[in-house]
Amino acid sequence: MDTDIGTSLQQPALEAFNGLTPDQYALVMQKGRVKKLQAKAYLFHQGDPAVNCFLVNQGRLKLTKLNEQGKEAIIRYVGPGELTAAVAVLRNRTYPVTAEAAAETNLTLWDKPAMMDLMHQYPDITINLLSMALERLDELQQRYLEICTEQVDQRIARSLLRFMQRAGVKVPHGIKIDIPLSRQNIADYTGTTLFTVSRTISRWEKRGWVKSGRESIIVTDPHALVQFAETG
Amino acid sequence: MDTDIGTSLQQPALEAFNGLTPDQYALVMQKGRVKKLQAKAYLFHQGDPAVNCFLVNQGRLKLTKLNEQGKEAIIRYVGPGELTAAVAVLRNRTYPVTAEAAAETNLTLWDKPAMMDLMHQYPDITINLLSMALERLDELQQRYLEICTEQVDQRIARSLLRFMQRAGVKVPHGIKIDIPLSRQNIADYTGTTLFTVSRTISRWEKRGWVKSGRESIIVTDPHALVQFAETG
DNA sequence: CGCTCTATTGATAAACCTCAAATACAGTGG
DNA sequence: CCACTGTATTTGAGGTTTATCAATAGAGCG
Repeated sequence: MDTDIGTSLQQPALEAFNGLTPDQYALVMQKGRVKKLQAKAYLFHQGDPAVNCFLVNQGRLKLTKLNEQGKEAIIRYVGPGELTAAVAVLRNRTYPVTAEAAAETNLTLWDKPAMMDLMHQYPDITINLLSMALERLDELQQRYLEICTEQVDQRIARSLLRFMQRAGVKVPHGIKIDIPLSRQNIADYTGTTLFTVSRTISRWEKRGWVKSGRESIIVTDPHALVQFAETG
Repeated sequence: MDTDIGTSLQQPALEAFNGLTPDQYALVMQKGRVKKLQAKAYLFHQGDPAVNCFLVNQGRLKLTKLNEQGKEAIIRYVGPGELTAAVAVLRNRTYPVTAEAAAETNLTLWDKPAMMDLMHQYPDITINLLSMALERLDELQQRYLEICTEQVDQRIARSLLRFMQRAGVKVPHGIKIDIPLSRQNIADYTGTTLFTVSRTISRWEKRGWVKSGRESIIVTDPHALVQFAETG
């Protein structure tokens, strides 16, 4: 685990188009269409026929999955520079998740044929996509390990740290997570209930590890959280 | 979920090399080296520098991940025709998981440079790898949803069904899972303890849904299991 | 100010884990 | 073939974690 937290925040990697010249990049972006989403608007639903691939320019998407009984798990948040729904487009499937704007969001999208063209024209894109998919696989495996082996409060600690690294901004007395996160969201992300999350975060607030408000969390003592995440 | 279980078992997909002519395929295989593993032998450990990419010809690999406290989660079993460790080779990382032979296993391996050459020479391979990575991501997302939202016995049911579909062979009164699976293995796969697994399977055995022995499970009533997995 | 949505907190119950002990099983060597 | 050994499995008792439910408080918005 990274012990030097808070120094290397937010590195919006436009990894999918790495290796392209600026001209090529401009061309690729021209081929896409732009779209805006209000907060809480849905982009697509799990089970919809997959038609587009999306790049987040600004804002953030929340990807969730529902089971038969209607219970929900948050798979991940997609931030600026990140791509989503390549899965479905490539394997000719319906979308395996639901995408909702967590805040006002700004996208570029390509339809299936366009995406296929790009991949054939610029093989680097395919390699980048593969690399990104493997990266996500790795992250999800890590989270799977955590949820299998650790108890709730440890998992919550890890989640906050993860959010902090991916969406942290410096504020006077700590690092603020720049995603509107309700207790329910954190619960859906860690596989617990909003009650347990609330109790846990209250406890940490009393210890001075975090400061929290309505749908907002500031981590004030990252090292304490890291320590707790690793040793319980 | 697939309701017509037991008819479409075991389809060893050599997906990585789809689209190659037989000649090309032969060439690719020639460039790899062959290796044999006894049951329980380790192929590589989490954290080892990644040097090779592996294709399982016969047998099965068990991929696991350990946390800081030494607790283990089984990420997946890799069967004939499936590839593993492409992650690490591509992203220039150490192996993110540990690979152990679950039974006597027979592999073909390529080192990093060879793998890179292949990907450049046959772009189809890159696309296939991407497709496979996305497929696994999808599967893991599904399992993540399950572990987040369902309780232990439901998850055990789903796991048995998953194993059955991937490694099931027909026997007189049901479908046998052709992997040596201890209670502990099932527990590590579903995120519970061997005791809970044991109790659960005993219950199902009394109901006639499964028949089990030492490290062996035969599913005798798949539909009952499916029903249970979906409704609890 | 009233309405709605989010968060807190407590009491209670359920699910599940931990630990201990007994039993079953497979393989080995006599 | 049998006894022996090491592992896997079963089962029970008891405790912990966490979910569930209910009631209350706070925040934001028109």
